[in-house]
Amino acid sequence: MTRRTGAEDGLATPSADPRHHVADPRARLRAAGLRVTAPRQAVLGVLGEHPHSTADAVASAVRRRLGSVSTQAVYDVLAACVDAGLVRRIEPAGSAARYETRTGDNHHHVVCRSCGATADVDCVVGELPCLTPSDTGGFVVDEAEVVFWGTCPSCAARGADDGAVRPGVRRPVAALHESHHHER
Amino acid sequence: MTRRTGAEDGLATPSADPRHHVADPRARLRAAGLRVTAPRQAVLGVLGEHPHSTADAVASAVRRRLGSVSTQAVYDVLAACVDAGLVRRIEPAGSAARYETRTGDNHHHVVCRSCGATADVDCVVGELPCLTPSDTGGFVVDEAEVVFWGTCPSCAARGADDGAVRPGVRRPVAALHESHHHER
DNA sequence: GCGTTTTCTTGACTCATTCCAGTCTCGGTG
DNA sequence: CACCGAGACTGGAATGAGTCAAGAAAACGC
Repeated sequence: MTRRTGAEDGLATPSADPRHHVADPRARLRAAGLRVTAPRQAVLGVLGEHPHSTADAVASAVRRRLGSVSTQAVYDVLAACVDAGLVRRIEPAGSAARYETRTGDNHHHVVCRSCGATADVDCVVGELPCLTPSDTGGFVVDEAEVVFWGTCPSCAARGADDGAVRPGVRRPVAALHESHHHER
Repeated sequence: MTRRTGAEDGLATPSADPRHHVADPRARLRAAGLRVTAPRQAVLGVLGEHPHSTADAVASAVRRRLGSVSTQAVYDVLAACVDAGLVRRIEPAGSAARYETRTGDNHHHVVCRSCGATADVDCVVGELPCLTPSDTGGFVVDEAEVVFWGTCPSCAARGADDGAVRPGVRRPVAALHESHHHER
């Protein structure tokens, strides 16, 4: 797959949500027991400003700040931060992995089918009976991941006319019909 | 990522669940307005017996039945069937896409962190208030996708001892702690 | 300042999936 | 029932996202 390119090619729209901003990268890194290096500070900074960015987008943004940084370094930094719990990694179907600094709460996401734009969705409302699977077939579940699919405001605006919802996103037909939400 | 290899390398364990079995591939294809070809019948047959298999696994299984079939053909068939609503495609983070013939109901899945084994989870119990995001930030949501992460029976059995939950599966730390299920 | 240990740079390489161009075949027609 | 054309399949090259590995370059504890 990986058709969806995203209007904003991986570099997510700047966010004003304070929950993403990384107050002091340096302190954060140190607290997590990680060495403080320029690439790491930059990565955290970038992710704070652009949550849900792809590794590639992060790399570009980081280079814009520091000059030159190897792609591998970015992957390493991201992996290290994910392991340390400073960064969360999400992998919406059909797009490259995206990263964000808002960790600790297991919030969910809405992803635009046509451009890939991603936004946070605070823990779903109400109780969570439905996040307790009925029968797990013996699996020991430790996490429930939820991804909402739809259309972002801007795509809805354009899309409404051009109608051509970007192809490559399979699942429309079926999905749009018997929508899971309503039926049971 | 894509570290998780899976004990059962993509070819899912045979399923007895009737909801996956494809009664008459030929009829199904015809009904969907698709041409009836050997590769297509074989793919549907294989998927009926091994739900949640990867494209690669499907290809091998199909070749075992028909002799030689190009990889491309398998991808084409899968895509055609997905478009026609005969097959559903799921993409658990960290593994190649998996396919299943149980469509129409938007059921969910449990995925084993260590071996990638996947099982169905019937529509979550109770009402679905929690599948109605609180604030979608303007997105028009048309589908809620849920993936449960955990450990499958066999891995739990082995794993308990060797302790070495296969690496590469990031998210453990945070996830295991403030588990979304309970809090909030 | 120094030595370790960890991180970064380079560059080759894998994997899943897609793109292309040519050949073959299903299935509606005459 | 032979024929034909749109729609499949074949083979091979190409992409995109990531990973592996070996050596150079920084961090940080002393």
